[in-house]
Amino acid sequence: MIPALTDHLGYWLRLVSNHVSHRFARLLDAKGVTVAEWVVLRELHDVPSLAPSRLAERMGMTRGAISKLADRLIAKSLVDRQDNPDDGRGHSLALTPAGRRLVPALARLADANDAACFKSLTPRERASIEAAMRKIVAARGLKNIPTT
Amino acid sequence: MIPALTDHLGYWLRLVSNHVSHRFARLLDAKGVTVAEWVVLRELHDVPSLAPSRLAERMGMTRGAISKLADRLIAKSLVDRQDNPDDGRGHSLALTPAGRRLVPALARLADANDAACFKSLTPRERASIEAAMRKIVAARGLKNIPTT
DNA sequence: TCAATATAGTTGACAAGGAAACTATAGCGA
DNA sequence: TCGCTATAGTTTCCTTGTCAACTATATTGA
Repeated sequence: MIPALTDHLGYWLRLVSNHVSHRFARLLDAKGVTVAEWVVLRELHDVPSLAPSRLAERMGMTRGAISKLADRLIAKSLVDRQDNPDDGRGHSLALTPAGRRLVPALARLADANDAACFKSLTPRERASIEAAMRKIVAARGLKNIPTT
Repeated sequence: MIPALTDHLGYWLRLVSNHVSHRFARLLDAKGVTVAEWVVLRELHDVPSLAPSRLAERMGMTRGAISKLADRLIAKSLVDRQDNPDDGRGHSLALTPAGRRLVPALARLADANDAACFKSLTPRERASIEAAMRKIVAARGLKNIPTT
């Protein structure tokens, strides 16, 4: 007997995770930003600047993808790219003032999306799911995984 | 204060879900099949045939995507497309014998992937996560959600 | 009956990421 | 010191999805 798609926990995780991400993408769209762009803005918010390679590691994306993502954010004047004076190869990425100003509103959307998507779960359930996910992340040695 | 990315349950779900899907994709790659193609094969396995539109609904993809996905599966001789004799607009998709023969091996990969990814959880934990995901699916009226 | 509309499927333009090749610079070691 | 190798970033090509326009066929109702 062939197992059903729904027999796999991965199926349910993917179903819900994709829903949450798509819903968030629609919210962000009103601000003219994608999910990947939000993640970059959030990562850059707490640091003075970050090298594209470091960002790629943190986000689990290739350097090529980060290069293009940075291009798009620069085109939107949300991020600034500078040469690294200490290393002729390196760049550094940082928020522009406009990028920084945008972050709080995006964070509110992230909060709202999470709350709406998981409101049918009790706080206990939410906590135990987070704990389980963290356990998997630890057990499988995940750092960060591609968005796609 | 701006919430961290990790403050959202959606973040953890996405991290784990993407890892599980990517790992599965790598396993399937050895059989020359993508995750989306596996889903089509599995959907077609239990029915005599299915219209592309119905498949699009079940998989949460657009008709355009299904059209191209079917093209690829037909090129691999895993799926067959026929005109619907009752409706000049409609087609029907069905597994070829080769497609049907491939399914059990792919199903074993799906089982193995799920087992490996979630082995750090107890059966109780796995069951409660599935229940929580089903609750969200019900509460939010999800049918099926885009893969991407 | 037949025009208006709805549905099935395909196609083309575009988006966004991965892989690998490529350029430039750093840094190590004989 | 100089050549080898490693690292930083960019770019090109490929994949796979969406969206919207398009063709063809069905269906509906005045």
